[in-house]
Amino acid sequence: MKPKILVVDDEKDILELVSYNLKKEGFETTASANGEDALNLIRRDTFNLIILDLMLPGIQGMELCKILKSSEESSSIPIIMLTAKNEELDKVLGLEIGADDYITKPFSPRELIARVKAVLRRTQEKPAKDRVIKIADLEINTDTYQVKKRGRLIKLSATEFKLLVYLVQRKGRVFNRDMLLNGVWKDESFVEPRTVDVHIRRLRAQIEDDPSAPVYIKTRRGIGYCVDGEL
Amino acid sequence: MKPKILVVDDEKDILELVSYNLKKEGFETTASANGEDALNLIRRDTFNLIILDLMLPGIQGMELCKILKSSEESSSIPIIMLTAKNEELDKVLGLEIGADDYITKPFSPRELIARVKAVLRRTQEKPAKDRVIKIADLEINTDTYQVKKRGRLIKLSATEFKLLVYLVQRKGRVFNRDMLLNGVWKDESFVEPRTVDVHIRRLRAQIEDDPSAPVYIKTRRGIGYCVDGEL
DNA sequence: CAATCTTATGATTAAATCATGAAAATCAGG
DNA sequence: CCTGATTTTCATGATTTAATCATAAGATTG
Repeated sequence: MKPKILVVDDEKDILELVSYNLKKEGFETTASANGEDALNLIRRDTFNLIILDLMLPGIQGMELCKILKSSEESSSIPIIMLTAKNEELDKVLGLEIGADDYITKPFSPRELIARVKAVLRRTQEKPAKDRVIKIADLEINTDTYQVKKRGRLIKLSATEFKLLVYLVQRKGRVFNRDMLLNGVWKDESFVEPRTVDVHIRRLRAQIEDDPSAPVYIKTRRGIGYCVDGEL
Repeated sequence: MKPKILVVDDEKDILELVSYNLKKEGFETTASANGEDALNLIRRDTFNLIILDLMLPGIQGMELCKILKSSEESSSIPIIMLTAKNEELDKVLGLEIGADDYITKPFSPRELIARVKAVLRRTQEKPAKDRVIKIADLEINTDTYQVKKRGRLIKLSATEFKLLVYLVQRKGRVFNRDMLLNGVWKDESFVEPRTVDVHIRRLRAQIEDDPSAPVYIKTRRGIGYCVDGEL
């Protein structure tokens, strides 16, 4: 019962690199160099996961992702986007259009495998990933990037939003600053761990009734931050 | 407990720069100026990570990487490649031959540290089952940093928690104070061995029913402390 | 059953960590 | 290329936690 993974990329090197590493890990892979072929393959076969380059000729990766996510039969197939490092905006977009995760090029095989496994684990455990997360008085919409508190809209910056979603989706677990930088900031930047404090503060200032007695984001002194698992 | 890192580079400056920064972050480093020495060191000692210059005289870095990755006993050691900026193609190659990440020269110390930590975190991530440790009436969750005793939550400080986890994960073994300082306090902190007593006491006060007749953490007079192997 | 260890305890001091305000750097859109 | 917004860094003060020390209590040994 090897999971079947479709890899879509126009660069032959990347295609091979990805396929090689996935096979080595025991996955079954199919390769496609463009979006049209990919669509046909998906119609004919069922895949457990699709790894998709954002920048494809013809049907753009983004377009393909949208098509797949909007169609009933394919919307449940998880998608990992591959993006070039400086397509910064696309990162957000990649998730907005429904991708389940993304990896920035160049990437290490280990990161690739780790993310593939993580996504497969997530999607196999929970049938559908919630687009709207509700926690206490908060309502977080990962489609529209909006956060509402008791119905009132809260405006968060991109980083604040990602940080909040990251913590909420993993509520209960405590993360130290390095872990958060790794998870939320990814490998794009090398930021001082202390910077996390500032974002936590800004987040609290906006979502907490009383930032000095936070309900959502707790400080675990000497360890890091977490969203209470009880919420 | 300190991760051991082998740094291989023929440029003395780089070697020192890297070693210095790693040590400052609490890593233990060994330096090697060429591939042959590196191989010998790896055979004799076990490293948690290898930082490898792509361009080495003698055994090329790439070659060394391939050798290490193809051998059973060394293939699990993660490798970070150092590459000159314009060896663009080699980046991909570096990963193809099994490296786990790479850093382009010149690099900032911060980037170095961030990548080293990221790779170590990825490779040392414990499987999910080990994240909750159960011992007698205690339930220790290393994700949430929570300890429960017969279902009731116990609030431990960061040091207390680490000390408990350290002992429990090695139950049966007796540690003297210096060993505990080394293992739990990690970085080269200059702490009085007697300080351990105080932490043991505080830990007992919270997890033992009767701290004067401890069940979990036993005192081995003249030797040190241990968690009973029978639990 | 002292004498002499070693460990436990309580109180005090020291240190590490976090929150905060503000400035500098960076980014995105016009 | 400018402008406002966001992000990052830095410095400082508050707070919690940790480290130390003095002393009490408890073992061990001859």
